[in-house]
Amino acid sequence: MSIKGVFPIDKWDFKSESVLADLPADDLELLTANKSEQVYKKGEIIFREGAYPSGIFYIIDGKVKKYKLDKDAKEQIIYVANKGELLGYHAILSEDRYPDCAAALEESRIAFIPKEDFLETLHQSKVLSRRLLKTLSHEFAVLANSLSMFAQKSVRERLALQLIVLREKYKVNFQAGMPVEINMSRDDLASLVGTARENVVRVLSEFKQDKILETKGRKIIVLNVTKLIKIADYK
Amino acid sequence: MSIKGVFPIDKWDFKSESVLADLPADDLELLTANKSEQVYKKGEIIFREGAYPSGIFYIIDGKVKKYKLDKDAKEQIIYVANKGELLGYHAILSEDRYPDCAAALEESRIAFIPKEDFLETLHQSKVLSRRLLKTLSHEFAVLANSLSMFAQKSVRERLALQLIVLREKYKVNFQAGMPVEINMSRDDLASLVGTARENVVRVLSEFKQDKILETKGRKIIVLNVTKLIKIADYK
DNA sequence: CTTAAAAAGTGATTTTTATCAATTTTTAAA
DNA sequence: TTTAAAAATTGATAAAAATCACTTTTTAAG
Repeated sequence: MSIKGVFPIDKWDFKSESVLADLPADDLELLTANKSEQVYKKGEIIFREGAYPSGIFYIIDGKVKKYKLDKDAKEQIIYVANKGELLGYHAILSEDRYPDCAAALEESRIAFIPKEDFLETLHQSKVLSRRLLKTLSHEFAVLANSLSMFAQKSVRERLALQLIVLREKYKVNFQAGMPVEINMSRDDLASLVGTARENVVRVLSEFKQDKILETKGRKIIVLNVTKLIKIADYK
Repeated sequence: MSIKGVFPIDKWDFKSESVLADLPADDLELLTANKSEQVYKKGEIIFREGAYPSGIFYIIDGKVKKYKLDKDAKEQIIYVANKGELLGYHAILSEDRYPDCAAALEESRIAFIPKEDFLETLHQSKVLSRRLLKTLSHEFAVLANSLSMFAQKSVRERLALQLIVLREKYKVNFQAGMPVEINMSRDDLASLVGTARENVVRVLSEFKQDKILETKGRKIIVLNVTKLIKIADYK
């Protein structure tokens, strides 16, 4: 079941198109001249809030959570970034420190591009700067949506919404009708939804009762997206 | 009492510096060639979510709330924009519709710049595109902060925080020790804090009891920012 | 100044969410 | 496999916030 046409996934996902996709060859070469690749293990931290940025990161493969820590070191996940997304450029562009932390949600292959190369390419390439302006503006809209979701929706509604979004992100070689396994700890899910783990568990088991989803161990398989859309959208 | 050094106002305010301040004369001229000015009355709508943008707006004087409406037409204020800030450029840069609504919080003088002039100037001016990249990245950090505030802080803490931020925004010709009047309806305050009006009123009267603030009619005068900072930051 | 409408404020109650204290299941290392 | 640790789940309870019904105050029009 595709959700195009019944759910505005763009409002909740940064990646309308990859920033680097079909960048002119020259620009891409300049940008990646000194890139290095690294594999991050599940849970491994890529950068920390407050640190000074030394470059940007490109997710070749894997998933990354962007999050903040509160006074009690509790995580609040701002966004789940997927394959093809760029990380850590906000700090460089705003000439400030990282506004959030980033850590691998699963084993991830990530390229590092030094700050100098990024800024140099940005200087040269109208396409890149145009692309970044577009991406950042879109990200603004996504965060504004998330913000009003937090302010106005219940835990049940927020969880339904995040499950719809996560299902899209966890699709691999997806074909219509194929099941999608969302493989995320209850703690991360709770931190994404903005509630306690226990509440996530309780709502999940309600959803299970209603045949909206099933679980295999920690994995969540959404059986009825349409119902989730109804729960997320309506009062 | 200044809060520089004791409170990171930048984390909550878009306006680190005005986007248009000391733009090269040529660029500014090109940008403002066809600008028109208009005075918006208190409450008047500047643009609506979902509409196609025809240009950008510059707040010459006054204050504007950016907000979203939920299913029941309840407002959720995302941000309060002040004199010197630019509005409505996200939609043009993301080649999409307005992600939120904007309305005057008080009588405001606002300049309109047609889309074509904005894009033309952006094409010409490295300074403007650099400036916008910086602004947008900073806005990302601000929204990320707001997001985690909503997810992690209580109504009391959020109200304290917003009062600190609003006090900065409502300063006019401020000098040390001078009182600042925050002139905002309880409904707008509630929508900014993300709660019901009654809760705002209750917490405000607690704060009044604790001599943290006083009220003159609907106006709020903060007497002790330090206490607000403590309430906002700590558990 | 008077007065009706709008906004602000109060108290009681319900609903939602958080927290605490367990038990059960899953995961991954030996 | 076995098994200890981590993660998930459940139930009971406390705390926070939302809602409802109403009164008082403020605002602004005439």
